[in-house]
Amino acid sequence: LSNVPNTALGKAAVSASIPSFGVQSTILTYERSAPIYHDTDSADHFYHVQSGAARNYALLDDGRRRIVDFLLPGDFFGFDGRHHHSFGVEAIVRGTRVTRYSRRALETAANRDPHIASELREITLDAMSRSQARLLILGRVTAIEKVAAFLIEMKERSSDGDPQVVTLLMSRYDIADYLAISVETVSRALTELSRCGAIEFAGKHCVRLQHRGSLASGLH
Amino acid sequence: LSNVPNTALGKAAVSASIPSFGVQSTILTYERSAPIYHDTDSADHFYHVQSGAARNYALLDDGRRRIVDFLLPGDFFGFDGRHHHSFGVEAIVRGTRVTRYSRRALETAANRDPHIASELREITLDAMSRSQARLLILGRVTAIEKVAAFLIEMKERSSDGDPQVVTLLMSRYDIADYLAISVETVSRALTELSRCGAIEFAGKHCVRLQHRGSLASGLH
DNA sequence: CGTAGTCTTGAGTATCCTCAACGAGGGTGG
DNA sequence: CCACCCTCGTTGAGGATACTCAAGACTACG
Repeated sequence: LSNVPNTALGKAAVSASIPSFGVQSTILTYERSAPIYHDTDSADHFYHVQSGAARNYALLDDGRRRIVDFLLPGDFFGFDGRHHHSFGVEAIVRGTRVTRYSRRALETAANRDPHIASELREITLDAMSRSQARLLILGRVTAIEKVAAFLIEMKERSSDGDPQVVTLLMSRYDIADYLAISVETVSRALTELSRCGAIEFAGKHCVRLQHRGSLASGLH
Repeated sequence: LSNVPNTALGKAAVSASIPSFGVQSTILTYERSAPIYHDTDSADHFYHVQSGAARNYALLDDGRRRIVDFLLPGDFFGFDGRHHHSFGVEAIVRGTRVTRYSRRALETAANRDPHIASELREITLDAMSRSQARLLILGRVTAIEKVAAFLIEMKERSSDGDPQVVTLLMSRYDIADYLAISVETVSRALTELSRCGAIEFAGKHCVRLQHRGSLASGLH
């Protein structure tokens, strides 16, 4: 039914105690497609991506999967509000490292230290920003526009050196579930963008953005 | 080009000083389609809808409008993160009342009182929740599914008495820009839902939801 | 009562989805 | 080391859906 090809494995955990936020934290390492959390234990923790990447997804009633967010190094996650759908977060690449904080401890720390509280607000605002950006991408009309906007978003969120090259850690299936279009359409859009010179492939997951302007405008 | 039929008028302002959050606040009243704020002055204030309704929209590069959020009584807005697109908030109905707080004053109040800080976090989480919900609606496939999900969302967010009746304060054009589909498609979807008995109209903007289950599942 | 905005419906076209097939990599086990 | 399997990615054909253009009815408001 759904675009969920999984090699699902367990996680390899390495514990540590690092003083950020002045709160106990644990560093965890995950295999490819390993679950980081599920809606069952969502309320307890708060996470920070160190390296690798992860996907935040929701399972719809009919069994389809929707990716709600890609988590890249530097991103925080774990405050997804109250929703009705089943959801979770999985690592995308092998060796994804995540710092985990206790939500309760963080709350009390925030109540003690206004600076931490302010930092928390800032972090939540980042998540809002991502959500808004995604909303506008999904609001685009054609598949080519969506894919082009996606590439630009990923480039802007990545911290790569080359300002034109972006590495897509996720599969085409993930992109499809993120943009709410079919895998085939993602593939066709990328081919089309490549054919007309807007992008250039240096491997299936490495893209050079050629004409940022024409990409942004949707090419038409 | 865009779905922006406007009667645009100025605002009728009534000032007051109400102690909520322990912070100076102003109550403002707006005409239909009157701007509440624009991206130029976004960073200064923080708002709370008292009555009526408003739309948070973004203008895309090509001139199209996307509605990013509907603001209903009880909703807070004004923390929309940093984005690149031009955006703003307008009242939808005549006489929409909004409480406005100074962002800076609120920040200092939060730094002084952990309880206020906590409350602020809660409010931001609500906004996140709305954003997430919208994301899943947009991720739906068919127009009928989107419209049905929209009706349910509006019902759940409204505080109306009758648990089956929902009043749509916004125009079909607004709904179209919210769901990223054309006005005609919105109209056709509503007609179809009505035809097959999932909803019943008691006026163009007043809908009775008949079979919540079949609505949620998208009818197919 | 007229006008501007709103809502609905129709016809034709473009886009995307589904089903299907095939090729390319990566990992595992013989 | 090679064969195999599984996932991933791409491409094609046909059908379903939504968009655009167009016209007409309804509504609110001055």
